[in-house]
Amino acid sequence: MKLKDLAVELGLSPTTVSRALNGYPEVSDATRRRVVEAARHHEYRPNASARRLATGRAGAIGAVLQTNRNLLLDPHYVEFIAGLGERLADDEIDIVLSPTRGDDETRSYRRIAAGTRVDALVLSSPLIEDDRIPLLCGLGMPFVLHGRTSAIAKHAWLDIDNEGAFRHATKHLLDLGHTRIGLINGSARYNYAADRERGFRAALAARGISPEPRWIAEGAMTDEVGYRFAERFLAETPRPTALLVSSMMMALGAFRAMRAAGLELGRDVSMIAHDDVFPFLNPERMVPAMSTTRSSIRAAGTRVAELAIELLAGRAPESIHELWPVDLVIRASTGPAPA
Amino acid sequence: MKLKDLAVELGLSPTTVSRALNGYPEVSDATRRRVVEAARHHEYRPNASARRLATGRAGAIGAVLQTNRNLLLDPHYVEFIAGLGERLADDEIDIVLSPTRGDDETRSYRRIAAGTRVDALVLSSPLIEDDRIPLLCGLGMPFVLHGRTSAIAKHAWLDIDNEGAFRHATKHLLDLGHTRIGLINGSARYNYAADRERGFRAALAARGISPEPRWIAEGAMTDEVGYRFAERFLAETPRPTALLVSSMMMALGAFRAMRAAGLELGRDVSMIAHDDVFPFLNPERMVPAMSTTRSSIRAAGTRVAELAIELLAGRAPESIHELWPVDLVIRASTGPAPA
DNA sequence: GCAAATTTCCAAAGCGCTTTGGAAATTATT
DNA sequence: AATAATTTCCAAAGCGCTTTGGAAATTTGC
Repeated sequence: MKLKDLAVELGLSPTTVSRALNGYPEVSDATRRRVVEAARHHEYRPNASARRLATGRAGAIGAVLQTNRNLLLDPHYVEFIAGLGERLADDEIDIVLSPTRGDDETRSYRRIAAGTRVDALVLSSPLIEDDRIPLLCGLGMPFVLHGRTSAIAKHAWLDIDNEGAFRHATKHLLDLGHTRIGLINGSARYNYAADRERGFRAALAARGISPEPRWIAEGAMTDEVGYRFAERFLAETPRPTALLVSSMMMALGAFRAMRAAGLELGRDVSMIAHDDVFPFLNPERMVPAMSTTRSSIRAAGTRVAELAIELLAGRAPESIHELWPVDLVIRASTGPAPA
Repeated sequence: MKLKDLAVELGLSPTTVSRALNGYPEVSDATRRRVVEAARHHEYRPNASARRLATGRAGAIGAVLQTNRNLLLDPHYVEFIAGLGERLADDEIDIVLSPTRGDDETRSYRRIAAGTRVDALVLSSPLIEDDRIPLLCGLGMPFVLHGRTSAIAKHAWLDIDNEGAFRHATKHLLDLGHTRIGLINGSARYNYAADRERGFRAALAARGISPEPRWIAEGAMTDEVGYRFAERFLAETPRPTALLVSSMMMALGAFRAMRAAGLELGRDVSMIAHDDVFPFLNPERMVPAMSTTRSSIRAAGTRVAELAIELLAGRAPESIHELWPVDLVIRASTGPAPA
């Protein structure tokens, strides 16, 4: 069933049917209802390719998948994509995934920009200096960045206030009397990790405390890495009395390390973890409930999708800069520093 | 730069240019070279939407992403997608991802089938009874399944011989004198896990050994789950002298559990793990090197892409049934059963 | 009641490509 | 040399939709 068939059946022109279906004003309400009803009855779905050709839009936004960086392994990325999908589905916009080996990432982006398969790209997890941004700016390919880099002025981005989040969290621990605080962070080449460390250091500096370099660690945000760093930190004397952790996955590992060391979370050692709000991981339900800096990464994905749509509608990329505040949620994993 | 411009510049018709570029025989070699050269020089890339409209092909294959089953978290899935991408990129076929909440999976598939955005779907990790298969068959949407289910006759699939792999692995352990063998398997609702358990049981039965139910465990294929099961198994007396493990991730966890229990891999306890050949995880380089049943899941993805392309070229789905044998690679993690 | 403004609809021209059905040019056959 | 077979190319018709530029029908203003 195509548009023309529908028009014939209704005794209308394809023009009118198209307009009725796409919400244009040049059609009476009565006719529109009739058309919409007939379309539903016949389960009419416009041909995506035809529409795309006619509108000059690919109807898709792209995401590059670095298969040997194994980004998709990262629950953060998956949640983000899920968020994107929630918004894009409403507008029938596809997510097209371009798996790429790390070695030809630049070529991949060039190929995507040269082609006409996607209208825009979504980038995430930017490095502190990220080559992709100047590359895409140069190629004139619209994109929205989830995160920030050093060059933030010219393109669209949405980020959470990582620096503020970790500053507040650190300040809270200081207020509880902790002075020996460890930081288990994501990989240092990522901008968000740098921001978090900056927040951590700023809060300490405000109290005149200089951080202990051995208690600042960075690595992949996995359970295992969290375990190993926490194990190492807690084996020292004196050990840190509080831990600031960059992901819930790492926090789980750190928690295991505490139990292995016979330490009680919230009493012997306090912990605040960053919570990206995974559906399968609820800090509230943990025992003890985990104190967190909270910001839904899925919600960020949804908003990035919205921004990408606005970008394609003509909004200037320079006007798209969103910095989301991060909640600090205090639960049972934080307590006063032991004497 | 569009086809027509290129044709004008070359003093040829769009027809000829199109044919030259798409490898049709009705054009002389000299002309073809000229056209190809000009296309490269101008970095001509055909408009994807126009081509799709003209050919009636969406030029994309779809994959549904169950966002709360968290399939993408699974490195297996990621490797598989990467494999798909390697093949599909050659034919400029996109991978479109449809993130879906688990509760409306059926609706998602219906929507995809009704639309014209993808030519075929790729499914993976089928359950033993998987609703998606009859659904898609009924909807007439072509698909290739990575794995098998009970109803294998009517659709295209590619699977590895999980049953044979675990039968051989078990037999090898038996040959080494092991009689107390534990199985740490993937989640029982998946068909591959059932196949592996079947192979395990068959090999034991062939020697008149009945498996110890407490030493058969199943769960998510993660490091942590592997750790927990192995820890539990090894705490028993007598403990198993060998472990058969469904993924390298789990094997890493199991390995940690062994060390934690003061046991030496390859001497006190033997282990064979299934290796899907991840780029970031080389069993050969482990200490001791891990014995594995090996089958590249990325290669499977590439082949599934190839099969999907053949399916779209008209090959009958009933003719597309591939069962890949699995290598058994013996390394240092397997040794004779301790006395 | 008539002209002007507004509403409602349509014919036709694309969007950029592929593909059918020849025609022209070249080569092979008698 | 004339005809047949083959090679090489092209004009034009789609693919299914959107959108421009009116035209016809209706409503409004005086």
